[in-house]
Amino acid sequence: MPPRSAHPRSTGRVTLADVAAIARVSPITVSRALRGERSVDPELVARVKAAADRLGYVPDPAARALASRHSTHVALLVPMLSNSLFVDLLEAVQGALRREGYQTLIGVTHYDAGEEEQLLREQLQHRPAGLLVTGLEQSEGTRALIHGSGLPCVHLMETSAAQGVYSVGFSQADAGAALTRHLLERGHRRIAFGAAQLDARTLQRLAGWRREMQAAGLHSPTLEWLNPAPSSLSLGRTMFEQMIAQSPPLDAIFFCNDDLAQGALLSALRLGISVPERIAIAGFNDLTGSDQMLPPLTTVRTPRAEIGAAAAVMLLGLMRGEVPPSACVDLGYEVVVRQSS
Amino acid sequence: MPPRSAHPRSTGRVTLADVAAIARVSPITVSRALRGERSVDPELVARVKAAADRLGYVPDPAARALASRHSTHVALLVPMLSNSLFVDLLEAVQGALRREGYQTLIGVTHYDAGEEEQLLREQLQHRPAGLLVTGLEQSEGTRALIHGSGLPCVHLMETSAAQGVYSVGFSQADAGAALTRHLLERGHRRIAFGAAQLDARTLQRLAGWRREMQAAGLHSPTLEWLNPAPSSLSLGRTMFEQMIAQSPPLDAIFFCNDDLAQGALLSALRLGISVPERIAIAGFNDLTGSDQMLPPLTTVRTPRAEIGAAAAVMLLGLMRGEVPPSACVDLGYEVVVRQSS
DNA sequence: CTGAAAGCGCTTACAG
DNA sequence: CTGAAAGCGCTTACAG
Repeated sequence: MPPRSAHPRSTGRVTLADVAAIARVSPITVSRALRGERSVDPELVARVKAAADRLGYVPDPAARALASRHSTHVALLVPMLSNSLFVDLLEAVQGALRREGYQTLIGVTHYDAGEEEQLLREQLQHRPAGLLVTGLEQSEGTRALIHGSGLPCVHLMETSAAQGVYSVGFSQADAGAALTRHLLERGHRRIAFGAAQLDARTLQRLAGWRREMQAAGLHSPTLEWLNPAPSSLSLGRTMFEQMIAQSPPLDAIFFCNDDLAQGALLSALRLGISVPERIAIAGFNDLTGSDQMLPPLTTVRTPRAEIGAAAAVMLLGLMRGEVPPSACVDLGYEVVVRQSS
Repeated sequence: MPPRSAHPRSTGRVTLADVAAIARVSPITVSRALRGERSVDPELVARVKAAADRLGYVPDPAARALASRHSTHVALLVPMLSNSLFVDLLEAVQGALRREGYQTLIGVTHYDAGEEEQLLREQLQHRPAGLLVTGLEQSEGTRALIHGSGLPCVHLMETSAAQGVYSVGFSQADAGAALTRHLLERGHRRIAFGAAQLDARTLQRLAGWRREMQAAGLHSPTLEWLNPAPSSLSLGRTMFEQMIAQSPPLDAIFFCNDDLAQGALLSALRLGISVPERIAIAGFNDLTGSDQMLPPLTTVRTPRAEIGAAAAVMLLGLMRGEVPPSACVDLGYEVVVRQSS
């Protein structure tokens, strides 16, 4: 079969015009029918869809983006994929968006506000139809870019009651407080907070821990072990080795992320320190392997897959111009008590 | 400042035409100058670049894609991000491509050939400028899509000597053989191979193990423990519990991936089975945490970040129409002997 | 080495 | 509810 068109620059692609010719309507009607604009005669819609199916027509994203000023891309900004939390988030987002014909543009910020801004700038050049951003704390520049773009934007992992801000997540502070209460109920008094990275969400968990410790009259600044280095198993080991030597001795450690807690657990095994008898250990996020540790790790299960999916659904609605039922969706968390506490 | 143009549909964006007006040349000359086409007077190039800088001009990817038939996207297909191996690969690819102005379109296939094909089909609609595909084994349909697209394509993680195939990786079979030799040299005889997922690369490692075991006259089908379920710590535990009960007893287990081996190590700890005295354990890929295990895990370090970066560089060259110095880049591997063997 | 014209494949904005 | 015209912002292909 020869190409449908003899134009020298024809790409061989099936175009709107081809569909229009078959359906015997104008190209613009095809465009409207296929995009589901109402105000097209249902009979024509059917004719157009049949023609499109027959020809295997697929809209050209570039042409669509150029004409409409919006691509079928959605920009997603996450801090770090080495934390599997964000892999789960990403997969859920990507799955939900893909079903609706959107491609996810992934930017990994490495917890760097400047890099986040630069990535967003680059992503905006592709004229995404919407934005998905981890957390609520952005640089001035990033905020200006988001606002200036006029694009719908949903924030992930935290919740915000602020006007005009869309968010899907849970209260990191409350989750931190809940785990702390669990440790207090177990009878632990000297409960340290071990944190790395020190990003916004970690600091909120810290605030939750502080709140409960102060309420119990047990807070002391010497119980706060804050390390700005990236979170990892080996950092957990290092921190544990320092913390276990503290005097008076600690009863328990609440690590801000499971990888630190896993490293601590392995270190305790190595040093012959019994957990939870000598010291209790708890983590956060319920990452892979935490249930396999020795002893299995007490932690907080966070619904990142659900957050990703719900945020994608909310964004999809916003991109269609709908008003979401709620601008702030709280998906909660769950304290998972295992043997390490 | 008012918008530069009174056109009702102007986007407010700085365009080629704006730069051309300032530089006092035609738009097509601006296009050529900025894309680095030679056959533009160096003096004009300088004038154009100065004008572009002054205006903060950024080319519109959609317009460029529509006119040129190629976007600034590169499609990347990986099996699974829950294996941190592919996160490392992805980050390296994305970093290298981003520096040259390309956006990475990530498709996660979940080790499913049908999903891989569907993802590629969707990605091709965005007219990527190049393709990066994990492994050499694709479905007929995927191969047809790759070939039919006419796009440059580089395969990752494995090496192929086939004509017209570009690949960056290492010999999975040789790496499997090397680790097996190490275990043999340690004096182990009954060395089992424990595998999950059973993807192409795992089976190549299996082949390497088999080769060495047969050469040593020690191979037996009963030493092959092959489980098609996804690789994970908990599966490693389950497999280990079965394998340790085998009789006559095993001397060593070579797991096809570190997560299985980590699960096995934790299981051994739980059961009070001493490693490597009672049984040696080795893994593959040197994933996060393997050096923190008890005992630290013997494994094979694989250069995935280097593979990602080198593949991106090769693809960048191919997209410029260059012929790469070598169509097949072997980046090797390294047996990392720790205490578990 | 440079440019005027045409075109990539859609959608917007305006009519009717 | 439907369409003819114009335009999105680039690059290709053809001249000179």
